Order: sequence, then structure tokens, then C-alpha cells
Amino acid sequence: MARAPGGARRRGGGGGSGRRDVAAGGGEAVRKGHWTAEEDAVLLEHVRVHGPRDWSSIRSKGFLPRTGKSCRLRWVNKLRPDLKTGCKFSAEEERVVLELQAQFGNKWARISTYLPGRTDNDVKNFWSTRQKRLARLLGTPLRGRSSRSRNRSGSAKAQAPVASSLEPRPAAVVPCLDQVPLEGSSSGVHPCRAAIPFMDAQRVPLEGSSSGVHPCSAGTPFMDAHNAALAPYDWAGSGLVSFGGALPLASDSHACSSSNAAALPPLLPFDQPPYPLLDFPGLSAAGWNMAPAGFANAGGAMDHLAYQELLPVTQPAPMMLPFFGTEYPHGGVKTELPDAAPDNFFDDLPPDMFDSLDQPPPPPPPPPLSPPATSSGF
DNA sequence: AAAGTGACCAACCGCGAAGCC
DNA sequence: AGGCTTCGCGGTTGGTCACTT
Repeated sequence: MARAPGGARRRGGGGGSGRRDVAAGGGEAVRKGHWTAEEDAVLLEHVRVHGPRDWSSIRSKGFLPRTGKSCRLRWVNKLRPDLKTGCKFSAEEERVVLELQAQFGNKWARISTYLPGRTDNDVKNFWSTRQKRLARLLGTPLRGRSSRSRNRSGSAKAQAPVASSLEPRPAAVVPCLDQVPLEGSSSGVHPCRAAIPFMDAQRVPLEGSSSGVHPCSAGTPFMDAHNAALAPYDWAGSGLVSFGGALPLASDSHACSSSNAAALPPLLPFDQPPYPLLDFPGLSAAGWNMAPAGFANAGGAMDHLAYQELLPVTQPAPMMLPFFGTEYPHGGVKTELPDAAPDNFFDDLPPDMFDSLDQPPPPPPPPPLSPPATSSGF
């Protein structure tokens, strides 16, 4: 569908219109809502001078009529130079999210530390969208607290609730969501790819003009629809929760990384994958321009890393790395699978597979073997 | 063409933890 | 030790766009 990259999307005009712009309270007005370029510039300057801290002073000193909370959020989610703005989650990133969500639960900040360039908000939104899609595809309301109901025009086609606080689940082999046929997919160019034309030659070629082997399945055979149908499946859990395999983070998760953010993911508490990783000539690990070791684990540490990047260059770093991801819904890479046609994917599943939907969740998984290594910070 | 809908994204809110005095 | 402030996180909400009907 070629949606515009997040940052480029046109928002309710004139800056700061989406939500309430100004606090209702008296006294000094606190601006809310969407940020303007001018505000961003002020915030960036503050960070450049003071670092990603003292958020509250931004307002107290009169730099911006924004709360420190809002400033921090803006920095973390949008202005940090190491963010993958406009990049949809790749299949590998999705796998990471699934695996880590199964491990950690809804610890988005923690999970995001394994995904360079992704914020907790990114992960959270991704997960939420994914859960909603799953719920709709499965025709099963997800458990958990009531989801936001758009309730547009009182549509009877109310969307299923989204489980907002899911318990950690034991890993299970499940299909990558992009195995699930997605309506509305159309050919297009991923915003990242647009900037990285050479990647087209590296991608798994699609057969014909509109269908072909999904890059995900091509590179990761365990994710094909057939295996998915045969695999045990944690329906009752966090949707299509997880994978039995491990995560090839060492290389794949850096696809689409926006910069030399010195962000190697922490060592994951998973085994190395038994399946081949996507390999692209000329893109060795050394070519990723990554720090040799270390990883920021917490959001604050990430802030600091990003700030260090900001010091020499206040503009977001350009996309320098290719995007290997599989785009399904609206981004453009065709995801139609020969073996997983929209109408027969679930038909291929054992009929009793859905019986577990209403069963209590299995006991939580064992804790991770080791938490992410902490960086020295700032 | 218009309405409905899903997907995606940005940002706010509430709460708890951490730090400081 | 206790209160206050700041920060970080998770959940939620609202807006926009693209696609479908």
C-alpha cells in the first residue's frame, strides 16, 4: 500500500493538532499533541547541549511548553538518531519480538533493546497491531482487557479485543504472521528499499509480477505454511507467539538499521539457529558498522548511545543498511504464499487445534538465562 | 464515489521505581 | 526514614491513510 513512512505522514495540519494541544489547566499552558519541526529543533538542541536528561528543565527554563515527560518521549520515540524511521518490522524482527515476548511478556522496553532502532513504542504498536490482526483472522476475541474499540459508525464488524497484558508464554513453533495471508496487500516499494535500490537484486526474487516465494519462508524453512500447520501451536497464548527455533539476531536483526548506532543486541538466551540465515554477499558482520561488543539494554542507556551519535551530527543518520525484511500488509513486498492461500491456511490446521483457545495458559517459561548486558551508560 | 474498515503511528495517561534532599 | 521530584514503562487513545465493499 506504500504508506508513507511514519514521520512523513501528514498529520492533522498545522502542527500539534492530533490531540488536545494545550492543557486545560490554568497558569502556564503546557502544549500537547503533535510536535512541530521547531519544537523538535529546540529539543534536539537541548539534547545536544545537555544530553538526554533534565527533561523537566526544558519546560522549567522556558525552552518548550512541553512537559519533561513529553520531551523525553519525543526524543526516545522520534528524534533519537538511531531509529529506524519508516521501516516496517522485518520478518526477523518479528521473530525476535515473538520470541522475546514469549520470554519476557509485555516488557516492551526490554524487548526493544534487542531490536536496534526500535523503540518500545514501536514494538508495542507492532505487537498490538499484530494481535488485532490475529484475532480477526482467527475470529477469536483475544483475552485480556478490553481493547480499544474504534466503533466507527457503530460497525457491527467490531474488531476483536486485544490482549493487552499477556502472560509470558513458553515458546512454541508457530508460523510467522506473514505466513498468514493478509488482505489488502499490494505490490509496492518499501520506504527503506526506496532508498536502497541495490537491495532489489539481493532480495529473493518473486515469481511473476505479484506472487512468489515469500522471502521469509525462502530463508527460513521452518516458517512455511506446511510446517506451521504441523507444528504445535500456542493459540491460547499471545497469538502467534513464538518459535521453537532460535533467533538469528547476529545479523538479521540489523537489517534496516539506520545508522552506526553501536547497538549489538544483547546475547540472547536462545540457542543459535539450526536453519540457515539469510546471507547477503558483501554484507558481512563487519560491514554492519557495528560496535564490536556491548549493547545498551535499558531505554536510558539507549538514549545515551543515541545522544553520542547526536553529538557530531544532529540530523538523523541516513539509512545505510539494507532492509531484508518481509513486508506484508501495506508496505509492499508481496507476501502471497502458494501454500498458504488466504482461505485455506487455517483449513489445513487440525480441527482440534483451536480447542486450546479457551484453556488456561501454560505455566510461564523459565526465566531468561541472562539479562542483557548493561552498558556503561553515559 | 462514498462509506466502512484495518493498519499504522504518535502521543498521552497513570503508575511505579529511582534519585535527591 | 520520609516526602518530593523526575524518569521510565506499559497501556490506551486518537488521527490518518490505504484498501475494500
